Amino acid sequence: MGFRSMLQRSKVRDFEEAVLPPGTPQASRLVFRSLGTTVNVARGHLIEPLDGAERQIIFISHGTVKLVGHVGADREQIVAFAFDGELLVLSVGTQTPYELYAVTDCQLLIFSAGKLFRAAAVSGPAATAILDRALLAIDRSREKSVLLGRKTAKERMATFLVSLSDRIGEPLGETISMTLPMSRRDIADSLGLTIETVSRQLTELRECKVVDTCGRSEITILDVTRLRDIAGTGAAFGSSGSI
Amino acid sequence: MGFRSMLQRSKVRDFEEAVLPPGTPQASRLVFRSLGTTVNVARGHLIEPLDGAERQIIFISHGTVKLVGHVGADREQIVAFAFDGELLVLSVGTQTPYELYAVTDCQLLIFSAGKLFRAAAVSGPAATAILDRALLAIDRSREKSVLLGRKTAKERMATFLVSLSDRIGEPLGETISMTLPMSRRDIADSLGLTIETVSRQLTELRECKVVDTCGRSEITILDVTRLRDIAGTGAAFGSSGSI
DNA sequence: CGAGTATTTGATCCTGATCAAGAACAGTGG
DNA sequence: CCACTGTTCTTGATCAGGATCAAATACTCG
Repeated sequence: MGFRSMLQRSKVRDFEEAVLPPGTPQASRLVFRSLGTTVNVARGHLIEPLDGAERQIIFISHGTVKLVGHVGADREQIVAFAFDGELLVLSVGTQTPYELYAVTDCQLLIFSAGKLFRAAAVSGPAATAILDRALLAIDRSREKSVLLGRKTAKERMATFLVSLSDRIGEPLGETISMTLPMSRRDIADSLGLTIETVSRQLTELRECKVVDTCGRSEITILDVTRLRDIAGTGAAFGSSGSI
Repeated sequence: MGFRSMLQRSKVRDFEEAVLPPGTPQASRLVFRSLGTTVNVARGHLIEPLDGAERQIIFISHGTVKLVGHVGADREQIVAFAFDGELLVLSVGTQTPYELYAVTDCQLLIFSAGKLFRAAAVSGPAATAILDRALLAIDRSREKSVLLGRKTAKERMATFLVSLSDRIGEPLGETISMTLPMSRRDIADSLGLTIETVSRQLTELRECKVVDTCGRSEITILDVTRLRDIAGTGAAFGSSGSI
């Protein structure tokens, strides 16, 4: 089936290579290998936490996952996407219930957070590497709060595209191309908007030649500078315009 | 002045007591003591990162601080509050610029994140304790994303009060009282609303006898269950009503 | 008690949600 | 390779929650 062939077609990331610092001793590597559980999940499926009530750390060997928070029955908010080679923290028993879903077919490596930390603590640099990832997750989540709390629909869309291009884009000269792994609904659920608004914003960006799309999931950023300006990220004095 | 007397009036938390696990060896404790820089800041003032471009971990010995993210010149979003005894991660050089402000007069203990982790890595349990705090920060930040992305003004206000009561409330029988350390503007900037909307929501909650206020900053939660229901937190089937 | 700021309340406006078709796409089987 | 079908996406019309603008009121602190 398509699932297996896809996994073979493109690269599967290696946890040790992607996360552990180069000097990690062989003994620690073996410990990490023994702690992680490899899981394959087909797109659209829920990823169940391994055992009972414990925080887990999930390494994405291949594919894209989304972490979804729920408000009541029908409203949902995607709290994080994670792509190939990234780590994701999955807490259980939090105030709002969260669920992890496979956005594309994917291969994961699941750890108990406690065990992983105890193993990492043995080798200082490994602990620091994992902590650093955790702090990166905090930064990303805070960016998201700013986006959700204070940005307009247009700014959200632009911010999303800029951030995605940093994570999964393929530079092609002045432009950046990427294949969106997620649907419009996923984008909307991530940006706190509706699919209709996402669609409209994308249309407007296409009309002002900032991006170009081909089919549902191919997108090319034509004017990176302009898109960053719209995203309202960083530079208070945009590169296109004042001074 | 009022500053000093306030510090004396109520308790100042101890980093070792609040963060480090009980069994932490004396040698490690001494290392931590040598790493932290104590700083006093008067309310309203900006808290400057200590040295140059490095991530810092800040322990709040006493008082309340807010971490503010900016979009353009005039829009701001409070990404986190931190109260007595809590830890806060301050990243520098992120996409959006963040600033840390003292909401009340406060006393802080500032660490370089790198140095703190390296010290913590020596004693496994200490590393785990700090990592645990980092994961808690991720959980809080994700809750905030759900709130900002999908909750209504009323739900946000209720969620805010519930969360605050968990962190700084004083239970009095069936009710919970607290002194809000922050202004309406701060609440609005934290909830992604305007001060007017915050004020109106508070008025409505007062009118339906869910809370009671006295002056600007004294607030009592009269009906905790009801408030949690409104917050839309957890229980899909609220305790007041269906089954 | 008075001055200045913070908060509340009221009236109107606007962005993005909702409701409703219609068009484009992907996957299937002939 | 193409027609068929169900889904996803786009576009249009209307609606509503919260923002904005404007003023009155209540605190706090000297």
